[in-house]
Amino acid sequence: MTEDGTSTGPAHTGVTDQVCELREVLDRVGDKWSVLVMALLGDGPRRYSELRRSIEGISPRMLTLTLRSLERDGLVLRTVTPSSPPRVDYALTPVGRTLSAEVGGLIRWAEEHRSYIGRSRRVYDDGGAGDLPPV
Amino acid sequence: MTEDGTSTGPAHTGVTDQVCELREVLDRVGDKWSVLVMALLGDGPRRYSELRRSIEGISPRMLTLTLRSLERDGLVLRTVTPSSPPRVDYALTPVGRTLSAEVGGLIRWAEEHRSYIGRSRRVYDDGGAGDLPPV
DNA sequence: CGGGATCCCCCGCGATACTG
DNA sequence: CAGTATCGCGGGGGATCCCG
Repeated sequence: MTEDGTSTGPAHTGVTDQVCELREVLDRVGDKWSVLVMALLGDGPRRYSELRRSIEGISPRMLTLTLRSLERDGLVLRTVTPSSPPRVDYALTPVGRTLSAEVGGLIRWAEEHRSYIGRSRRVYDDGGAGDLPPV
Repeated sequence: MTEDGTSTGPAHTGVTDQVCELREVLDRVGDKWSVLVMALLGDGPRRYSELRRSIEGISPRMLTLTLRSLERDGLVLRTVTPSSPPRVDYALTPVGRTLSAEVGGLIRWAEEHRSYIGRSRRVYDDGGAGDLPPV
């Protein structure tokens, strides 16, 4: 698939072509709140106010924007119940769940390698003069 | 692990706790160029100027910043060869490859669901008045 | 060739106030 | 309760110039 055929890893099926598509997912998933919202919805449907209180730190504006964006992409389903106190529930769609699962892989990677990254940063920030500090 | 024990999906081992760690990975991977650089390096080591020409659109500033950041996290190895024309090679570290592989999962997800997302957006943007448009 | 320094612009995001 | 409208900032990232 690659131009030179140098198969050195599993993460390059077409390089720049796929990266273009990847950008969309990363933009989708890389913003500040989307993943957090999806993680919460992974435990089941939630109301707007539940999400708002659970996340604590998110502004109503950003919560709405995030939910709208996820709904637009077909990852979250919005259900309005027009009662005397209006009620709106949000839930992951099946496709939303598959993305959530995929992101789960990244979570596990983060757990596994967070200490490695932490160590790397310490070494790097230490100046680079002593690249073999005592444990 | 979850507070209520509602095991509804694979993507929530501790919800908010993990999301915190995930943020680091998403910040790492979510910026504009990191993944692209890693994808290129997935085909083998490259020189600075090779990367710069391959990516086309990246400024020297951003390429350097991206590479430095990846190097700091121990994901990319920088090798300086002090010759008459100075030469610097960059390559993925073993851990860098594992992240690259993990991201590969997202790429595949993107390929599989890009049309779904596209359709969802069309329907959503169409107004929401007719939510059952003819195929 | 491989970068650092500097300037500037854009927009993601937060805070606040108001509405159906 | 579930949002919408407006304002403002901070920083990510582009362009450009220069240096070892």
